[in-house]
Amino acid sequence: MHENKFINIYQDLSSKIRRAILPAGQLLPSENELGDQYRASRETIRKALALLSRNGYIQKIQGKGSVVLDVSRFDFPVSGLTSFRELAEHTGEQWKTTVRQLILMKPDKKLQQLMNLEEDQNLWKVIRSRTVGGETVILDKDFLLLDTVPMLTADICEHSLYDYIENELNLKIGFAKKQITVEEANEEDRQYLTLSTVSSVVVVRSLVYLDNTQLFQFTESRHRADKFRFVDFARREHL
Amino acid sequence: MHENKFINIYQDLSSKIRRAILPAGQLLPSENELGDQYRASRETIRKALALLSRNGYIQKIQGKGSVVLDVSRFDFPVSGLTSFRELAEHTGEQWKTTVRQLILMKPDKKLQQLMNLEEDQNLWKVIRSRTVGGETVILDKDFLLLDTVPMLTADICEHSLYDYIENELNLKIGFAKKQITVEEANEEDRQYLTLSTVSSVVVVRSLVYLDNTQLFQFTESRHRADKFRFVDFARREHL
DNA sequence: TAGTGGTCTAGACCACGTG
DNA sequence: ACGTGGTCTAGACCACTAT
Repeated sequence: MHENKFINIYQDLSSKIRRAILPAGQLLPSENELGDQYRASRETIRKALALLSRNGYIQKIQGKGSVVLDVSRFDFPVSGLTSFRELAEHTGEQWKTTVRQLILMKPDKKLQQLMNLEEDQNLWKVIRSRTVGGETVILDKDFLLLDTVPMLTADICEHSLYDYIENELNLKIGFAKKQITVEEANEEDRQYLTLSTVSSVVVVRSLVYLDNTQLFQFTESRHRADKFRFVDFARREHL
Repeated sequence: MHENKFINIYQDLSSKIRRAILPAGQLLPSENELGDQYRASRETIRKALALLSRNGYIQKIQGKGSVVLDVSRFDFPVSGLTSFRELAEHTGEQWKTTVRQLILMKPDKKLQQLMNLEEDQNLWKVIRSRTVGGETVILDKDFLLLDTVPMLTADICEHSLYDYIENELNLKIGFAKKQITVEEANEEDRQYLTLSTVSSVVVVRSLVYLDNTQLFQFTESRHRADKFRFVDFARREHL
């Protein structure tokens, strides 16, 4: 049970939509009815509905109501800063993470510029590969500020870095800027990834910031191109 | 001037941030101050700030204020259903659109399933290529329901399909489900695109829905892999 | 302690769709 | 005419940050 009313309402409704208790195509109860049901004011209901709308659960139609959308064969969206482990758990596949390197280093020129660092600031460098069905298809290179992450072990990196950062270190991640491109596989890719005939990789580069706007991580996630898939739900902004 | 107060406030503030009148790192005036300045209630200000936050302009910090983020070298996000023409106008580059095919057709099995169609429903099929700097790097294949788009000409397709749909036909686009993958170039790609040594293409497939939840378009946008770039701003959802 | 953002409320008026 | 969602308001209380 969450402390916020509108999030509880969101979770209740979204769960009912996912389990088709509220089937696609049908109208949700009106905002006033929902207000009575959940004993909440209309604005609070509207906050919950806004979340449902943003995440593709409903479409609001003025004068009519909120239509439940078909959310059934919705592949997971990679959007929203979801970590590798959360994705793996979501799909239920058997993944394995291998830590290839874990060292403390000073940033080179490129990283200094990219992350806006002094040349003597220490960084954790973590290289991990992700294996599924005997094939290694993802290579993750992470660079984390020692100032924000004072301690790091191979065990943590193998388990879940984000779990550790959010729940152990109690840091709150705020947002990330991401960029996706396709590139030719390089030396390192050939070393770690199962490439066979595939020669290109999808590279997702992210700058990750904390709640207080401080940059603390740069990640380069390299996916074997044929195993990459990005799913998105996008609303049209009418500004 | 928009009719909605919170959108006006959003546009005013975002423009001031983009022009660095409100420089990155600085705090916005408090919500109460903004309420006085814009003669709006606090909740209205908060709606404007929520928009700024979602679009990467600010980071709100409880007990402190709203920090202006660095939005300077923010490449345009492809998110948000932006059409080719809007992107081209945004970057200011000289693009050229060529209509390769414009026909009426019945859907094949694949399209029937994908778009949930009857086999006798008529579709517009539009194939367009996009050229920049002498190289043709994007191939767009669109399928539109004749029921929703009764008339279509090569001229319209060359100019802007979305302009026509939204402003002439007065249809409102609601949302889209997108999927991005990387594939080997096929016959058609080699026919229309300038591929030289590149052999893979990034394929963006979208199902586009109207405001009233009706599906009306399927689009397959094929990009020469080395010319593709997807930029995203993602917030961490703490539910 | 004072000021900030986060949540919630009750009520008002408007715009839109349906009968 | 009625019910729907869309906007806006004024006010309350809480949680957090600063000092």
